[in-house]
Amino acid sequence: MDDQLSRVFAALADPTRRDMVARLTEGDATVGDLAAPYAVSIQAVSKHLKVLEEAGLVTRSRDAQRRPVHLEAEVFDLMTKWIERYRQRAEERFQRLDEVLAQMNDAKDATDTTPMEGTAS
Amino acid sequence: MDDQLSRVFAALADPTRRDMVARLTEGDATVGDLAAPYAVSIQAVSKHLKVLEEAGLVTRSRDAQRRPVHLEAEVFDLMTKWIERYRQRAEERFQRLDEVLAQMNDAKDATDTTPMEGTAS
DNA sequence: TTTCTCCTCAACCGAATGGTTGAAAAGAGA
DNA sequence: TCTCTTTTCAACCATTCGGTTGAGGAGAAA
Repeated sequence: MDDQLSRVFAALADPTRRDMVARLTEGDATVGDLAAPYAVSIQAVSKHLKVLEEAGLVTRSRDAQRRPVHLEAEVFDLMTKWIERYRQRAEERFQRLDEVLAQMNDAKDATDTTPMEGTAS
Repeated sequence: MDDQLSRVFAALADPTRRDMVARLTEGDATVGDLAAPYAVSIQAVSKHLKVLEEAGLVTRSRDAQRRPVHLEAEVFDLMTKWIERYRQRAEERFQRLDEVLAQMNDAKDATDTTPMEGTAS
């Protein structure tokens, strides 16, 4: 796992980390704040934050001993771009498939009016 | 990792699997077809496909010994929904922050015309 | 039936992941 | 200074992950 897109997807594959991101949309928070709702040690939360930081999803500043965590929403665009690109491609293909099926139906309708006896499957 | 959203993110965290998904937008393919471009064993590719299947990203049918793989693009919506929900929230917050900053600026501009001496921070 | 092709299952391996506990760095405050 | 709070670092552990090789199942084809 070397590229950023992989790191972002991997970071969000964990429910705890997704919840942290969700909560950070409401505003910056300290490690302690973020850790409070979870039944894990603060060290574990610190590790999760490191993963989010390495993915570029959050940044941390400094306030005395505290390390406020800030969400970097721009990284979401990376994912959205990837997803939309291929979703679009897939949908275009379905579109073409629909057209082919429609054409096949038209052709069938046309022959239905002048059925070729003895050649039906 | 139990919920589908986690499985989808985890599945796409691997570059090889993302590439497979990308190629499947061009049309269904067999395991052998999919494996061809990669420098790994076919068994490894088979494992990747299992991960994609368990995430609901692909389905497999049957054609003699072959197992054609088909992309299920609807699952993309799961991710897009999650991402857009929180991106929107984050953007709304930035919006509010911008407004607050603008207001502060307005207030500052107003007081600048009638400066309050001795009370400046 | 025997053989060949396509694919999966099973067992194994090294590296990474998500958790723990204990120690310590960095500051604020007594 | 000593203490308290916040956070990270280090070492460890169990589990998962991505890969391997070897065996075998399911069909087509000889």
